[in-house]
Amino acid sequence: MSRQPTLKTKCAKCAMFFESSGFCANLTETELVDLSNQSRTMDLKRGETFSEDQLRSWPIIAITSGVFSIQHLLEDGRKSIAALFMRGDIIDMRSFSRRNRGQLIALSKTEVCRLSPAVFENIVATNPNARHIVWDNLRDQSFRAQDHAADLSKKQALEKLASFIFECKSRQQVNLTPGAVSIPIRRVDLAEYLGMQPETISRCFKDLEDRGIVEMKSLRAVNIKNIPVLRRIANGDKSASVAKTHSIRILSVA
Amino acid sequence: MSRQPTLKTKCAKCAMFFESSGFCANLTETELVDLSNQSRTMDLKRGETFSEDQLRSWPIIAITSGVFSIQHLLEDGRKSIAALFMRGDIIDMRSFSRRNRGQLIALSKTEVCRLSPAVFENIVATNPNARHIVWDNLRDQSFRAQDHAADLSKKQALEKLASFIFECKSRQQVNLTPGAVSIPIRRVDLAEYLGMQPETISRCFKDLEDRGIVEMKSLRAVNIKNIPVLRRIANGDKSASVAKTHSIRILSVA
DNA sequence: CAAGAAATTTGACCTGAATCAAGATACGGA
DNA sequence: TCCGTATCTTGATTCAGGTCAAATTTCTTG
Repeated sequence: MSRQPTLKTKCAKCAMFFESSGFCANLTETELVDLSNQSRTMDLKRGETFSEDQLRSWPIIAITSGVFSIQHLLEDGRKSIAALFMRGDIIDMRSFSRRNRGQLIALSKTEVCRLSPAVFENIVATNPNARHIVWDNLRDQSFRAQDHAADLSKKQALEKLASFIFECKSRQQVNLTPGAVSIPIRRVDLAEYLGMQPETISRCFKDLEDRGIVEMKSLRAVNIKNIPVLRRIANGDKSASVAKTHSIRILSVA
Repeated sequence: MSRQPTLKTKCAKCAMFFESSGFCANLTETELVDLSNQSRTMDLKRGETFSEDQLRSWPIIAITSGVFSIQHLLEDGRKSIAALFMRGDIIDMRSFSRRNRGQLIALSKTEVCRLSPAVFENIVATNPNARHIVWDNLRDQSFRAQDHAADLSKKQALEKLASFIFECKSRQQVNLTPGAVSIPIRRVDLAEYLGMQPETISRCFKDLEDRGIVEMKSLRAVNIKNIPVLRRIANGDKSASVAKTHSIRILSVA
């Protein structure tokens, strides 16, 4: 009985609850009611951020839908997006204190749930399933950030974009058509995430389209027409990246 | 009494044990003995890696000393180092399975302790202090990877190197002289970590030295002579980065 | 400790992506 | 639905850092 109001008002429609791998799906009824009562859901519009104060009192943020990010700012105004968070991610900012300045900012309409640190901590201490979910998620965030760093460090523009398309593909919930991928963020944000200029993003998309590898349905949706080639580009296979130039390079002469 | 052999043979000289923030320093005697008996220490030389098999059976690796890394390989041989691990870091590869190919590789002489997953899991479930240490460490790895990604995405070569010098400074255990920083990895590895060529690394170090900002004691040791300016360069302040060129740019004309 | 191998530095040159500018498109609010 | 503004695209040009080659220094190992 006590579960009803909680479910009806807040949690019932939330992915963290109705997806079996979601954190809240793995709680006992008591835990869920407790967590729900002490937590606050919130809708953010694109561009909205959390203030320092809000983060101090509510450092644990579960993403229900939309795209959230950590944005870093350089002295002269250059920005970069250090990480993307989507549904199911739990961001734990409890030790963010003296870190490099980076702020949480929504890249699209986003629903989040700010979890009570006390209740969260208690659940993690006592509920092994819930602990594993959070732990796996954090580890996943860490691996994702490392993969992203590796992409940024040695890949060329086209290769980074190809990787990003696959990253979107693997993280989107449903796959209607095999090659259909939704790009959930704007070009400018994509540019900041991949460490390039919006102009370059645009040119790379055009290049992929001209070569028949992808088809742009709209700014937010692409259809991969040749998955293997796109994969090879993403993996840094130079023989897949060329062919756009008309020069033929003689590889070896006996 | 039962503690003696463990301490004498393996743990006594280990940073994870004698540093108060180390994981093993926060275990009960029983836990420590248990973990120690089920775990395996190991010395690696520069360039040595763990095989897939080793990782499968020993996925949890605590770094005692030296520098460890995750290296990614592209199709055409380009390499990049996605993350650096040093003393106190605990690498949990339990869900590394289908990830982007990346391998663990030692960048210097390294001592590690391969922890028994079963005992580790049990300790994390029952010992809150130990759990917090591991949790904080993983979160820190995640933030570090994100910061690194942000550095790679929008910083110029000189700025990335300046950031790296500070990263080394903040992670080294003792600070003999205020500006003394040890660079624990080779130039080639540094290049792979920062996403640039060894030649460029070399030129950037030379540039910083020519301008009197740092002094190279050896390949592995620098002395920062002007911390504020180096900091400004690391933060992307363009007014600190210029001055090496002889051209004067007129910023605004009324 | 010396010889050989590997890593680093330096110089000359070149290219991929940044920058600047302007036009086309898409989006959000009334 | 329409209008004003923000975002995105396209073209022309520039430059930071990559590439190649060769000299020098620093490890490694017997």
